[in-house]
Amino acid sequence: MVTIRDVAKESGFSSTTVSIVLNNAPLARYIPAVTKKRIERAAQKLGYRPNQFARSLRSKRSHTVGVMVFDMTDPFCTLILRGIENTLYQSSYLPILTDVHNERSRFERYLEMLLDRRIEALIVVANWLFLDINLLGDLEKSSIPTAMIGCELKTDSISSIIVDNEVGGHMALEHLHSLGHRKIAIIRGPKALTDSSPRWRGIRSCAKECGLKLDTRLIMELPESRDPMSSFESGHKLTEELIRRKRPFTALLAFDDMSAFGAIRALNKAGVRVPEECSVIGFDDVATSALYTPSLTTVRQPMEAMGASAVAIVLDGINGVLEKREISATHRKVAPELVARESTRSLV
Amino acid sequence: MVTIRDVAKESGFSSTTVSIVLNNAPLARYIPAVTKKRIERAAQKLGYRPNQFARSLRSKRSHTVGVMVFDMTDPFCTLILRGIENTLYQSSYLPILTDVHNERSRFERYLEMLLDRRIEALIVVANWLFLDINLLGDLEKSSIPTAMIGCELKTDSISSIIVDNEVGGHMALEHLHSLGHRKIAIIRGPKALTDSSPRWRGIRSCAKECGLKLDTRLIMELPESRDPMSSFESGHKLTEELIRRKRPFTALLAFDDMSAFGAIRALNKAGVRVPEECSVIGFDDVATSALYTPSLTTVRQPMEAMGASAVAIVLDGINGVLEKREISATHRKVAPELVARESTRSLV
DNA sequence: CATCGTGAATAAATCGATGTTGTAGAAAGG
DNA sequence: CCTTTCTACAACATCGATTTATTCACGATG
Repeated sequence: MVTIRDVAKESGFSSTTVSIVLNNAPLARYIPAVTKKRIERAAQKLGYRPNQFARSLRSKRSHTVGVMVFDMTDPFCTLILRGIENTLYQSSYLPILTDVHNERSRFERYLEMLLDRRIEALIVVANWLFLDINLLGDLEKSSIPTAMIGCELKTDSISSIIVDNEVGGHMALEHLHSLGHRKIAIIRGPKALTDSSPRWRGIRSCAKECGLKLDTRLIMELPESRDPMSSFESGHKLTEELIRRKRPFTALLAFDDMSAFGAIRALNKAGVRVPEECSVIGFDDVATSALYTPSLTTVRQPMEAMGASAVAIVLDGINGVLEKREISATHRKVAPELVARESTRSLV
Repeated sequence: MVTIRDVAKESGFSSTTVSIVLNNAPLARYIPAVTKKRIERAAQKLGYRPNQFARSLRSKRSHTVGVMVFDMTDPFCTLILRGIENTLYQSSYLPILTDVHNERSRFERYLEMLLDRRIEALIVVANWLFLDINLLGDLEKSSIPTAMIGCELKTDSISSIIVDNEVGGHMALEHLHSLGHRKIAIIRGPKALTDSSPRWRGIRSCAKECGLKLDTRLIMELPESRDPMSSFESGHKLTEELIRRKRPFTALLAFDDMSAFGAIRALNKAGVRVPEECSVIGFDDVATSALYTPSLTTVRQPMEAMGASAVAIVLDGINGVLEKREISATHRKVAPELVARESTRSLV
């Protein structure tokens, strides 16, 4: 391993000067170009790579951010991670990825491990989260810039990025309504999920505006579950139940894409063709939605942008800490976007 | 920040002793229990957490492994990552995740960054890889335990874990054949992908065993592309082309699940019902396959296990290096598994 | 002529933990 | 009684980089 002293020896200057030159520190301004050249060439020649441990030890910076996902297998995560990774890459930060598996003990252990590594910021992807929210306490005392994606917060110590669920819910129903649907089945989200109630609020506000009466016998609710895949199964079961009730509906508004897939499966099994006999709309726009047969109309969350946005916020936080600026949490609510595909169709 | 010296002061012993006790170093055997108690209590009281930078600087160990994915958005990755994460967690290692986006420049930059961080091992998820394989050169000179998932290697400096593609290809065709299908369309993988040819070999060997003649007019080949999603589109297009040829077939064997989804979409559009009029089989068993309508029969790669296996191999490599044992690369070929679902059905 | 400023470079302290070496005293052995 | 061995602890060097304080020379200033 070649150290800074090797470069010093090779170039004929002291390690101090080498450090100053290679880091282009303030003092480098006094150092003549010839000296710089010689040092740089020596470093080049020896293939010098500064030891990050030593550097971090002194500077107290790790150039690392922690990323904590609550369930990696949730397809909702993938694009968010891509957005995070890509934005970090631009700033030469590296992410340490941890997957909490929706378990409190893992959350705690990972949080400790990350703090031990002196991560400079933390991004939490709180999709499908059923933990007691007092984990906020744990996070707050960490005192490093933290952003949470997918979970609404009111704290001013932790930033948050969420989609505007109310607007999204509104959009979804409006889309179905504009296609002429009036008898609309709805699968609501589990109460424990923070997304559920604003999305439902949006649906109701749209209904009110359109003068649409929501039939309570066509409204179901997903049960709580740790496993995001359960959303699919529950969507399936609840739709079967809807069909069994024999209360006619021409469209179904699902809580998310997973439950929409479950619904389509159930409709298909019952011989109801989608979208000819029943339109289905989801929420999220996971990767599968575009591939599905029929491709799924859905309300998209701009996941990659949300990931990028979280990084931007925490990087700004890092700079804020460095400059001893007073930093305050940012709460961003991004606009969803309707993606009309094949699973919805206007009522004939 | 509380340092080891603070603990020393608090407990009344020297920092040396504190270090020895807290690390349970060899010398700790001479230290009486009372002393240990006192030191531990002091550490506890002050909430002492050793500085990992200092520790790493001395010990030259980072307790970190690099994970390099060639394309995160490929659904094939998710479960592999889960397997990697979960196994690392058990050994208290943390993963640094990098996504190469199938670009050589990113590969090189990330590799340098990871080596700068002194990762103790590297795991490469080489799904959907079209880079010149001379990146092996770059990897080999890194001289840390490295495992590659999803790409066959003959080197003895880098381990590899792949599914047995030949067996898998055989399985797929055999399944269709056993259901009575004889006119079988096949979508082969792109030549540049290392998986393609063994899979094709398996198909042909099965055909020979069954006395099945493969109709070249029913055989298509996916084009090269950097984007894993293109597999879907190409599957779609090639199937349309197959249909246009009007050469009848009762089953379709796709290179992977993505192209199978594309095929199903095309068949559906053409009014061919799956599986009633045409069976479709995929390869991989990505998460979507179970959710699809119809759910997809496929040859599963045990992805989570493959991730776990890669970790086991490199951790063993790390220990090997520590003990100055001579380490040699392991090449593991895991068995695929047929998952029969709804998209295939016996010919009536 | 003393002082000051500044360009050019460096010695030495520092970051926090680890491990080697050293130094006692006590017990054991010859 | 002296030597050896063992117990119990600490001083100090080390890991590799950064940074503060300092030196030194030289021209300018008052």
